[in-house]
Amino acid sequence: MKKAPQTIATAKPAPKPLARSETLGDRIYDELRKRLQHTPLQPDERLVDVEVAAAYGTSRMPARDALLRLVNEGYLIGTTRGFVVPTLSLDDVRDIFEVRRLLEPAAIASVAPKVDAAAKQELTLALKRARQAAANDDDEEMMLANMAFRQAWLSRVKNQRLASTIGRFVDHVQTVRRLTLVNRKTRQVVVDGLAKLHASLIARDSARTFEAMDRFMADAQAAYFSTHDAESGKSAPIPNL
Amino acid sequence: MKKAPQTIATAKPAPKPLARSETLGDRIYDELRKRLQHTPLQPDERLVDVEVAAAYGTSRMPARDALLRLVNEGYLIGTTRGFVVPTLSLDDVRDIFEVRRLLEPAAIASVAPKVDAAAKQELTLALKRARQAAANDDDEEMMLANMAFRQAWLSRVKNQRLASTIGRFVDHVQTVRRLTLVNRKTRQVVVDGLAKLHASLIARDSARTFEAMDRFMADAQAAYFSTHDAESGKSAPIPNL
DNA sequence: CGAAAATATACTGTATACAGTTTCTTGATG
DNA sequence: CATCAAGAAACTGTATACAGTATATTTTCG
Repeated sequence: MKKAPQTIATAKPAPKPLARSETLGDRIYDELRKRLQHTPLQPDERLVDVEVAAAYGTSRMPARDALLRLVNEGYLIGTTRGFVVPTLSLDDVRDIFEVRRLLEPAAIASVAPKVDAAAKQELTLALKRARQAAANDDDEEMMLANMAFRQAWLSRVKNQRLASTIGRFVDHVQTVRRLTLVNRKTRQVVVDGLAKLHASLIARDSARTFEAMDRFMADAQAAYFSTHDAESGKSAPIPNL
Repeated sequence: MKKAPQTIATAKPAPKPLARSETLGDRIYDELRKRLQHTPLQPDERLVDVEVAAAYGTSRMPARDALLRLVNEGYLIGTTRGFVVPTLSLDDVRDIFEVRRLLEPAAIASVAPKVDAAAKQELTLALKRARQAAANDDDEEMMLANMAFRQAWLSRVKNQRLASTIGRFVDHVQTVRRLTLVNRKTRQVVVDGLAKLHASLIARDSARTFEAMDRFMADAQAAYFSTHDAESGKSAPIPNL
């Protein structure tokens, strides 16, 4: 569209323009995403740009930017009447699990050799929380422990593109995951999976960690589809609650 | 932010608002992305919202939406002085190849059992083009044939999320890929790879297709890093040309 | 003539206003 | 009392205007 001036004769070492600093839209995006990760919207709840704007004390524009970005990343869908949380069909969930299963074993295996004291502590704490939560039948705490464990290894994946891709897909099924953790048997599957991952990570054994995650994902997926089938005969879309 | 009216008593079956139809921003985004896929920007070339807007006969806003979306997806980066193409470091390229290598073998293997006459024709034609291009030392045509071949199978991957993730990562290295195809030996590697993929796809052999793609990716990656090292001793960022 | 300061320019980010469209509400009509 | 039509309301999409900031240019001074 536009050529930079580019003084041909002088061949300057590129006066590179600075990357933009954080805008209002970015800030709103960050906070909104965190909020959606923590407490998802009800299926009948709507996000409206003018209200988001008011909440952050800005005009509609930055709010709109943030909302459109969330739409672009699959956290929301835009309708003529506001922004709502997408409703995932069974096939959608299957698709997401499929991608995750391709990425996560390799990703977590890549951090195994680099598990240090700090990582070990985080992982151990998260596992402990999960065990406790399972003992108390506390699904909310279970979910938090699960997230903490994942955060502990995912934040140490060196390949940022890999890490953020995984993070996004996890977020998309996180809401439906919550549903599966209500089931006691599922909670046990999760605790077992985390325990095996924990052990192999502490041992810094990449191959075993890969294997453990692959199994974990398969079990989690199976658990999800079985509990869903059991819960109700409907094979209709799952409300993303 | 806002509760839907939700007449509690009546329990209506959800009056669901319609999904938004295509906006000007969407249209600009589509065309701009296609253009970037086909002919990437020079490293010193800038996209400026007001000019994009003028080119499409709209105001700055839709152009801005499109540009920000491209930034969000990694096609561009926003600076204080316009939107430019990102400069990929060697590590960036490595990261992208790593993710692709996790996804593409599984993805292409998933289409193998479903290769029909139309698919066969597309794949065969693309392979033919690639052979011809290799014979003529035509790197531009080589790249196009390579894209056509990929398009032939990628468009048949049922898991849309998987397909679009792959597509995005491919686009990001496409520009640097062009660089490697200048080398004659690399072109031969590509033709060989495509030929093997073609054979196993036509045979509808998933396992062999998976294997062929895994090898292909490894070879391509190796070829890239070797030609790059050879081309110039600099380990500095590669201009995304 | 060269370097530093002052000014101008060219962008993006934000705000506000308006237009278009879909949903909701109300009222009329059988 | 139900159904349909007309109007109002509630959104998003787009346009325009203004503000802020980084870069480019000019000017000033040694």
